[in-house]
Amino acid sequence: MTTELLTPAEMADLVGVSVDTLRYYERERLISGVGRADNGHRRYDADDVAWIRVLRCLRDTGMTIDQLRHYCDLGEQGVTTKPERLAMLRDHRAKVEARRAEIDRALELIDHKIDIYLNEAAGDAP
Amino acid sequence: MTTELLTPAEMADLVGVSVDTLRYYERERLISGVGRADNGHRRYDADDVAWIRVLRCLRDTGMTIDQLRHYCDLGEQGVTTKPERLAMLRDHRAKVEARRAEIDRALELIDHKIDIYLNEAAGDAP
DNA sequence: GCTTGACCTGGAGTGCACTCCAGGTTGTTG
DNA sequence: CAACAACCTGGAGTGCACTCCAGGTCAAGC
Repeated sequence: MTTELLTPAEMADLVGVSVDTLRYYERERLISGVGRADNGHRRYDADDVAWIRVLRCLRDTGMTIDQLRHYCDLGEQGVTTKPERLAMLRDHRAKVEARRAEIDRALELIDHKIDIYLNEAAGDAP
Repeated sequence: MTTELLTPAEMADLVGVSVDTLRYYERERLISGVGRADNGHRRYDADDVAWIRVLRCLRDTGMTIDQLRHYCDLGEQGVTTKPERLAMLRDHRAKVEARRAEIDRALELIDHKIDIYLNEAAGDAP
């Protein structure tokens, strides 16, 4: 079976980025080995979808293009780089968790600020 | 009492931004009414510290400079704009919470990816 | 009295991650 | 067969939030 190859537009739609961004990622070597139809147009397979989803997840949580490129380069270099890739993921995970803690603190401050507005409305001080 | 006025460098240090950023915020009207020493140098008071902390909290959680300026403009316009300011905070709060949810989902995916690395190491499939 | 460092102003420059454009090919549709 | 949409490439442009710079003032220390 031909397992559902996607056009650029379909992929863009599916993962929530623009077609331009998809091409940009490829230029930056964050995506490689994308297949082509007879007419030279890109065709993405299930593996591409899975990887681009991970890629977006990492990008969305602040991993830079440079870091992602490094991660990809390691992947290309084969199995011996697994420990380093794992380390990158763990390192990033720690950053994301720190970020979440920051967000939790921010939410508290925002709630506090909202409370002040509500209390002012009740007492109506100058 | 003179209640501890801070120099730009001290303020920058305290809230974790650069002196340049502090001036940039002032140019963008995100900070106003900053006092001056006799020599024309800025002197920040406790209110400034409190506001800049809130400002940083909002910026750190993705509120744009434009939005912050609007929020400040509303503040300058007086008490009648309180409902709108409150609405802005609530709106932002919702976005931050959505962001946290996104981060939680990302953490799950990253953990899943890490698990795959660990399991591959155990079984060592091609 | 001269250097040093923190500050001042207005304006220019930077880095990142896209995003858009020109100029061209292909393939379907009325 | 004309027009339209979706794709291709290489390269230029954009927006945001800073960040840096030139040229100058002022106070304290050596």
